[in-house]
Amino acid sequence: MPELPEVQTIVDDLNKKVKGLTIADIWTDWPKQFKRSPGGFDGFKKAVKGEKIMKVWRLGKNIIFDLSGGKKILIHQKMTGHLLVGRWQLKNNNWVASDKKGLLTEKVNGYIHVMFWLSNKNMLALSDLRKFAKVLVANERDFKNLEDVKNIGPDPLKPDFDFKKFKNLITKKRGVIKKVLMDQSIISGIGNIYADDILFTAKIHPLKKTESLGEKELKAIFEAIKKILKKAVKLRGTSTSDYRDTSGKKGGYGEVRLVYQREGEKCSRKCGGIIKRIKINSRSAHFCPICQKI
DNA sequence: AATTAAACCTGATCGC
DNA sequence: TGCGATCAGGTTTAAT
Repeated sequence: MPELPEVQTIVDDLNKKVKGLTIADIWTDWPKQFKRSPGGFDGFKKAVKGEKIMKVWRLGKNIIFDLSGGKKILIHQKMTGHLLVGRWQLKNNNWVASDKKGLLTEKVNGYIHVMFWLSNKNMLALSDLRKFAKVLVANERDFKNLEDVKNIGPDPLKPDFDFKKFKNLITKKRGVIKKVLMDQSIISGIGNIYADDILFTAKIHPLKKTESLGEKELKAIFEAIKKILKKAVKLRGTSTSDYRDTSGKKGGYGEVRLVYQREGEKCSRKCGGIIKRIKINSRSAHFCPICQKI
């Protein structure tokens, strides 16, 4: 599922592939995806048609398109959504990839519910099996006041995200460390996959309370966040589920992931531990019971 | 106010 | 083989 590294990969791709292009038209078979946009899908279409994509950037797990008229498109891919660039034809209300042998013919890339026609005849598609993704447009003033924008915490890969800042954020929020790490209003971009691998790297039990963390432990988590996220960006994300890059290609982090979805496997530190899975706030948490003591 | 559960969704998997 | 139940989980919304 798209977290910081996956969203960054998509954003980097889009700046190469669609920056400078104009949105010619838009299609959807799922207008509900636009319910956060003023006027729904019709309002969205009217607002962005004919606008040029000036720049694409990332805000937490959100993808932001800066448009020529000052408006901005915000896309959150949620769990199974991912943006693809290519060419398709509509047949019986289903999109068929023009390249019959390419990656875009794979099932996971075929759940297309939103399509943008671009000025160079390429297309931008949102494939989203479970239809959780969100698409909206906002003008400059409204954009700043969006909940998605207002409540987003600092980005852990920005150079100004230093240990002092991190310590401040974590210690002022009481609760279970894994939950706090995934709270987008505290730090943005970390989801379930990377939270598990970060805590394993830092040798911290996911249920540990933030108020019980010492300076050394906090430092270890801080370093692990930077290390794991940077590595995952380099490997273009994790594709254990539906995530793909804009070509439809899998990311490489899943192959080297440390604990996420490795229940029952031996701990990579060769400590003799077997990776355990528990539920924290009704989602899975994976950890090594030997390396990560409470 | 703060915490928790349900809702949004559907393909894959499991038990019978 | 097939059917129903369960699970996956980011975020919003409803309920406690």
